[in-house]
Amino acid sequence: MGRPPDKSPLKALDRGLLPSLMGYALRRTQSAVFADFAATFAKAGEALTPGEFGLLVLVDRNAGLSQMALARALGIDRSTLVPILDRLQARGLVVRRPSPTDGRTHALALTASGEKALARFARLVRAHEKRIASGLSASETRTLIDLLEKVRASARSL
Amino acid sequence: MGRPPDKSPLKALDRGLLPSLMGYALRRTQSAVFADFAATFAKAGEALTPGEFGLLVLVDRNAGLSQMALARALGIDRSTLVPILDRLQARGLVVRRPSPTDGRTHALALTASGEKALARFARLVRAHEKRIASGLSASETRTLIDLLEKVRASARSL
DNA sequence: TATTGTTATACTCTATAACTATA
DNA sequence: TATAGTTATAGAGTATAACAATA
Repeated sequence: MGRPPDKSPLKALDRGLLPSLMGYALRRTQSAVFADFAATFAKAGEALTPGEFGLLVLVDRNAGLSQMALARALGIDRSTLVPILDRLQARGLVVRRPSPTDGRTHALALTASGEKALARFARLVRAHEKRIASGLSASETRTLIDLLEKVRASARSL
Repeated sequence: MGRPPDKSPLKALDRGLLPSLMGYALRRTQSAVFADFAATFAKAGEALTPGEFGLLVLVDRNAGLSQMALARALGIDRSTLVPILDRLQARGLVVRRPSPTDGRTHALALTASGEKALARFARLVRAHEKRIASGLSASETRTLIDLLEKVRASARSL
């Protein structure tokens, strides 16, 4: 009844049609790394995305910054930031305080609990980074990051 | 989440708190490469995402495959594939034909117009790939792809 | 007038659960 | 019973446009 399990894999994208497919390699790797990040946090009973981690680090290192400044630093629209901040605030990690100098802006900061959580998160991120780099020597890791930066520089900004 | 822009007056993530930040470099690069892909297509009056391109190549090289097989190859759920295919079909690039052997499945294929479009798209992707690799020597490009594959292998599958 | 944060709205990508038709 | 495709629904990320408060 069951048909034989699909024993012949599909012809993939990575042969024939295109030359280098660096973009494809990048996408696949980034996807696997993202999954590892999520798995690392899930296994520790925590839930956080790489983007949320980046946001928390930015707020931690730039306490008092405005939502506009944060959105700019993250490369997203200010309206996009609102629900993200809402969620992090609902989790008790971040606070929006009134700015003492400008009535239009909020002064963002981590709560005490946010600081503690960030320390835990940073440990998990270090473990994650260590794992994804485990197949590479220290110099290969350095090379990879350098090459990635070169590619980023070549990609047209628009 | 979005990519951090190049220049930021804020203290960034890439100093101090963490060791290598390969995951961060990966995200930023992948984001810039994605933007370059979009810009390349927009400038040519076309609209396509890297994911859509990958799907079209897969269908082209595996004509007659089912939606399940395609979803598996793309690493997405079969329900996620439906609206993506709907859109590509509405654009006249892909067709869902009844399978001759299994009444439950569709045999996917590119239309004639889809084949022509894919040829145009492939030219644009080659131009895009050439641009993002323009800062690298041929051997550096090779090295980068190899290192990315090594990282992908180390990231836990979970 | 210009800027900040918010809301309303609209896409896309992603998933799970349930339905249908077929095997 | 199991599988393929669809639908309904939900959550997250993204954006634009418009609005209120403030500068």
